[in-house]
Amino acid sequence: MREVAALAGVSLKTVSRVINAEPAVSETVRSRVVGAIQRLDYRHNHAASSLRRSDRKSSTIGVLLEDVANPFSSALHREIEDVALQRGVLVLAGSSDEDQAREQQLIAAFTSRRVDGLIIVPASHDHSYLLSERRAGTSMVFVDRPPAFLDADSILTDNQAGVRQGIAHLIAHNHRRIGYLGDLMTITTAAERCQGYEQELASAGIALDPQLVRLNVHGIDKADAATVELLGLREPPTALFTSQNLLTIGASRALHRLDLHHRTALVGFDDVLLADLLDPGITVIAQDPSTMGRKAAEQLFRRIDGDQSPSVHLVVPTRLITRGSGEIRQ
Amino acid sequence: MREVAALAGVSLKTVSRVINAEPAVSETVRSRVVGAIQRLDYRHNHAASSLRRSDRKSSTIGVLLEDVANPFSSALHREIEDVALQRGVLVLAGSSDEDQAREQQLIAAFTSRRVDGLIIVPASHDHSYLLSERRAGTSMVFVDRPPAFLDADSILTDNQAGVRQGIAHLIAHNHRRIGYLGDLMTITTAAERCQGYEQELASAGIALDPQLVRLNVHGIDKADAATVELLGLREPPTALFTSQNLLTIGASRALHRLDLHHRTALVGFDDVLLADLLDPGITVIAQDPSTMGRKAAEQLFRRIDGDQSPSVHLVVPTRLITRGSGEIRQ
DNA sequence: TTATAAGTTGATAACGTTGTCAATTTCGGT
DNA sequence: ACCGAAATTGACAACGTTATCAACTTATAA
Repeated sequence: MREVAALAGVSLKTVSRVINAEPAVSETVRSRVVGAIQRLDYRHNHAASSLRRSDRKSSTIGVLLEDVANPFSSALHREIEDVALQRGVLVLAGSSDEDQAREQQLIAAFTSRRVDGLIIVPASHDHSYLLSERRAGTSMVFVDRPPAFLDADSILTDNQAGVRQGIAHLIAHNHRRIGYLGDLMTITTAAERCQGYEQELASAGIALDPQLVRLNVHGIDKADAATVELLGLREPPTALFTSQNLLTIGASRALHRLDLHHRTALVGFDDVLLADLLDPGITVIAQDPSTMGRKAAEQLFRRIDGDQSPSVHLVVPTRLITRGSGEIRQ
Repeated sequence: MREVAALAGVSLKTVSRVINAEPAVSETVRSRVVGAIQRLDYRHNHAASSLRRSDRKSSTIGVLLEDVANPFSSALHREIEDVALQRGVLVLAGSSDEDQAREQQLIAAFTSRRVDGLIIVPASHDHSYLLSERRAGTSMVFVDRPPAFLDADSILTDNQAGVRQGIAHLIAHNHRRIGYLGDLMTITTAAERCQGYEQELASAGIALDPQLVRLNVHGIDKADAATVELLGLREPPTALFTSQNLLTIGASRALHRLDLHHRTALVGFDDVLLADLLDPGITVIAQDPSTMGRKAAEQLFRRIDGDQSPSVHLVVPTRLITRGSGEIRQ
């Protein structure tokens, strides 16, 4: 910048003014500075700038996801990116892999880079480590899972209601032995979904058979194996509810291999690409990650812009999409 | 940091030394400083630090993808993140949406934040705008598509060979009328794949019927519509080759709806989740985005660490995965 | 005991930028 | 030609940190 100023024959401050498009600069000088910038191909240092500026904004936000490669996470991510880019804000993304240590490591890395805000799909269950960060003025919005020991905005899915709708759907098709595949119980949503399962069975007056419930099943392969186990029981379930997208895929894979996909009903939580083309198509309780991402980003920027109102807790509804697998009658 | 120094009764520099784990600091003082840091919950300012440090590293890289929500892109992204995080490097991710302007906007935003390096899946065809950035010392690696008017490392898929293998596979199953769905011809890989199609037909002595070739088909819905058109021809194709993952999904959707999925052969480029469970399973030419991402990130960090050797151009092979749809005989 | 080396610590400047405020130039009205 | 106001420009300090180098303390050897 010093060189640009010298070449244009002006002061540092004037170059700064041109770069920041401040009004008080004559057209003559402006074009001279612009020329110098191009000749020297000067590159503005955003970090130095935000260090000195009074707003102290980095125009960067941090997004902590479960796994950037998971379809649900990446749909969230994309929507957040679009809202952010409209404001010239960049997105630092990271995957927690449901690991609390990795979550904290990533968040610490985000905050030491002075992100203006955080969008968090938390893996941990105590976010008091973020209190000082909040006090320091970093805005944050939780998505998919609520904050614990911390008051912050959240955008959640109505997990219990969603699962109950799915289970009710199976019950309406005469199923009484409904197997359940649950993700790691450390994941808040997994616990909530499991409760939904129990509640809906209870309200239908169906006794819960613990044999039919497999919890802490994580990832496609584990789901595949658990499904094989369930269907190998002396009294196997006539229907399955899989409570996460990868579990749905794993269960579906097992059902197909066992050639039971036309006999065992299946409803999954969270939609999956291509689910409509399978035979039968997979009936799902669809979440709406795009809406969640957009709402989360919009709320975050409202906070960044200074909104101090009490925490907002938004619940995004789910939607039952019937495609065949959930309509197999007992 | 000033406050920490005051509370611990030491100088700024000593606090800095503790934070950077420099050896020359006594255990007494160190623990006093650590205590002060915790009491004041001091947060290190990475931006200010890298501004002053001699290595001038931001420990951040920029990754430009086609769309963070596309499975191929997000698999790349995830692998890059893992390599980066091992080194304490964070990833700024962005989606170009095949839009040159958006690509340049994002890259400019990355570089003004002084990323240490860039991993680029380019949408544009002239990367000379990056020359000055290179000169300024930013490392860069191109993935999936080569740089143009710029000498830089690249990690590519052998598109032509992959497509030729797929087309040869269809020809081996007696197909002569093979429809082709190509993505936007502005995308380098789309053009290469199309050439592979033409070459393999030529080398098998099959005349190319322009009616069977639909180019510039982008996204699931367009692919669906194009497939319907192709199969509505007076002499429809007996097999289809779809040259991108979303196109494969769109075509598959159309085939199922038309109930032609057991009669019309289909081979797709790039693998798709659940493709194994369809009936028939979708035969694909699989790329290996994880390997590409890992190699790209490793090469980038080699450059960041000072490797000045001539540009490396790595080609990652494809793999034919037969699942049924490509083995339908004519 | 002293000289010397090794280990600690701190004062100051600097990184690239912008906020503050004062200085200078330009312009409209007399 | 001159005044005052408005527009333009610049000098300097500061943002939070680390590099440099000098000063101090302690340990070691003669």
